[in-house]
Amino acid sequence: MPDDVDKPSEDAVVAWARLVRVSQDLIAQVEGELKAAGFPPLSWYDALLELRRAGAGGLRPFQLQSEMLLAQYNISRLVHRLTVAGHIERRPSDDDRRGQVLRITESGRRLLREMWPVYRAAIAKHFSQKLSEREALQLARILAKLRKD
Amino acid sequence: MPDDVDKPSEDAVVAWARLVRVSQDLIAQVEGELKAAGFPPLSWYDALLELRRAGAGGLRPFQLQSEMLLAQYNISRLVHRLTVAGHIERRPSDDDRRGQVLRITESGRRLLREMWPVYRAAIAKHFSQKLSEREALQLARILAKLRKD
DNA sequence: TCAATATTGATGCAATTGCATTCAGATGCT
DNA sequence: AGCATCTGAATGCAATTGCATCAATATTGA
Repeated sequence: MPDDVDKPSEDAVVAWARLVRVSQDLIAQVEGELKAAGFPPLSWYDALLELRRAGAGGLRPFQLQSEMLLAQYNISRLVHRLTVAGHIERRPSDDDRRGQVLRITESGRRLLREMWPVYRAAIAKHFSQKLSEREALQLARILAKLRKD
Repeated sequence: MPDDVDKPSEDAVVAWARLVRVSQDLIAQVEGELKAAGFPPLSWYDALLELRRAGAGGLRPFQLQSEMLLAQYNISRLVHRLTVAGHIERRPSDDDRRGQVLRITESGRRLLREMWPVYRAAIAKHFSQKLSEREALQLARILAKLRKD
């Protein structure tokens, strides 16, 4: 092992700095468009999307956590808010009495449908219109390599 | 103009979703390493770095804001914390009596020096070691295209 | 078996952030 | 000059997040 494994190249540091700045700014801009349209935060959309994907079986909170890569307490609170808002329902889990099973409600599905056109337009405006198709694919490929193992 | 300018391609949506998840997770991991080493958040590092770059002239808060792409009130509070911690000093601006000029102190410079080895190692571990040099360059180039105009 | 350990999920409290507003001073317009 | 408007910065209050911890159940292993 080389003795400078912990020293990223100059170029890598530039890429890192840019990733931090640009990604945070883009996310803030897209979130801003959703908020301006009267919608809840992206995290609500993400969670509901995962639950819609999960289908009838629903998801346990800890599964949602590993999908969304949020801290446990943030999932706990997000789930609480979504439940209060009526977008998901929680039932006790059959096979683990500590746990619950979360399922999206019709209200949650409706929210996804309503948010999507606004979200999609925001992604286009702030993200995809600035890239070629080829660049989008390159970016996706590189980000996949960066994903937590 | 095509009538679907607001509809990103499938691939673009995948790239977007990955950008949101991966960048937020990476940043959290790197921040976590800094915190674990007893250091303040990345925003402190970023601000101090900008101020060190700015040199003897210092920066006005609104300049720092446009560099860091943070909300005005967040800059105001970050500046306050950095001042209390002794890492920067604020002087009234000569040419605009509403404003201040911020300059990094020796304590701030020391913090940058101390944080860098830890920060650098975290960037290596979570970011640059997962990419080739070529990929880091590609990423930097693509992110530059996404930057706010 | 049953004690030690690990996992699931919630929560009190402190710190941070978002939002709206405020204040002071600069700038523009007539 | 005088008034309207804009810009730079701070802040009260509410919402969110982070941290530490807790309670309940599951799992492991001697």
